[in-house]
Amino acid sequence: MEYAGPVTTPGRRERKKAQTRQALADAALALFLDRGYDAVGVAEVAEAADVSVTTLFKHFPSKEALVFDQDADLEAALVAAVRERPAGVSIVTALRDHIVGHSKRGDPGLRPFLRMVEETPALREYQQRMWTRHETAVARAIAAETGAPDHDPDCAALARFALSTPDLIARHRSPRQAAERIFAMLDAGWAATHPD
Amino acid sequence: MEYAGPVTTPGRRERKKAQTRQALADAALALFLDRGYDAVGVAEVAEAADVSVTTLFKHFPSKEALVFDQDADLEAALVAAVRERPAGVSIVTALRDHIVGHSKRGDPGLRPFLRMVEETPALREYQQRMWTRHETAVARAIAAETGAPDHDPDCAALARFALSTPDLIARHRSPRQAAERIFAMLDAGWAATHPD
DNA sequence: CTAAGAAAGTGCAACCACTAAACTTTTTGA
DNA sequence: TCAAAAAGTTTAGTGGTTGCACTTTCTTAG
Repeated sequence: MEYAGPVTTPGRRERKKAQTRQALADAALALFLDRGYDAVGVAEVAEAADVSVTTLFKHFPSKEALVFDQDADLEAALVAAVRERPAGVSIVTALRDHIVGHSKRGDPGLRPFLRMVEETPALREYQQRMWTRHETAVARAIAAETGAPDHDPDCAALARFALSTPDLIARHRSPRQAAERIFAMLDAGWAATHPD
Repeated sequence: MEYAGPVTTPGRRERKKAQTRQALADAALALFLDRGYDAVGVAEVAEAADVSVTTLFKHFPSKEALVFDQDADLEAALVAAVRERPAGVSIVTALRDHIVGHSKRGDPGLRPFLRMVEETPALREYQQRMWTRHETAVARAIAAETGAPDHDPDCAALARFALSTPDLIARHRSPRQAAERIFAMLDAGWAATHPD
């Protein structure tokens, strides 16, 4: 028996799978940017990637998901940002830094991508849900950190508010500044009602 | 020419229209409560109201809209709550009172209705959007009251946060108490960053 | 009173995102 | 080499939603 890589074989299969998945995401992005999200049907995307529509939906749960190919470790990163924040940093500040760090990806060339998302209501809503989907996880992390009971309404509210900010600050020029003001408000409110 | 009512005639026609609209809403509610929202198709609702599917969509923009037949003056009421609050009442408090007043409709008999909404994801999302759709209007009202510039991020944030609370407190037993704590947090945050 | 004309309603056909079922092909692991 | 698992395909469908062409009904101006 020869050595076949770390414990579980990566496998030729998984590569193939990732390959078609990537082909789908690439084809979708190209088509969407070229002709607009709403003007392109899933059938065209599937055809461009040379797979059937059914296969497309085995890789992506919805048409919107074709656009946001990330999402995977988003929740884990958020929870980690709260739980493993450096000493002396408040929860609210930790959340702020993590979130503004996300929109800080200054890569030009994805400017048109952002424009498309902002101009397509379906995508904006999906993106917002992408954040708020992790609300309960973040709320739990906050509760654990502060010793509050699970399902504490304040923790849930803070999580919801913090996760709403990406959408709120996106439309603003100078999102950085908007984020700072909004989080300052959250920080003051949280500190006032939750003395450590 | 005989007197035909105030300036614009109500008209037999408008009555007919309102009538079919009501028939649709009633039929929809009955069917949904009986067999579940997802298990009833629009075709059945249309048939129960004895109209065509096309007509149904001339009265309601979507299937979800059949459930929330109100929505009309919601925005106006919100703006009024902010702008015409009694002297000495803060904006945050005014919003809180208006919102908790809304869920205070203790009419028993619509308990099953609320249960249905809570158990149907599509309806929950729609309901939340129903609130947040008025975000900009409320934000403008807040900006006008505080003298802040239009499109001020803080005002938008406060509006968004306040309008998120109905959904946040709905899942909690003792929504009243949850609302009070969450709004206390918002109040402290707003007051700290916006000294009058 | 009557001739537009607007608005309500109808029926049909289609579009689109999405899914279930049954089947073929490929890859894997032993 | 063999059997199971998983990727993929085909087909056919559901369900919400819209466009189009048409009829009916009410309103209103002349």
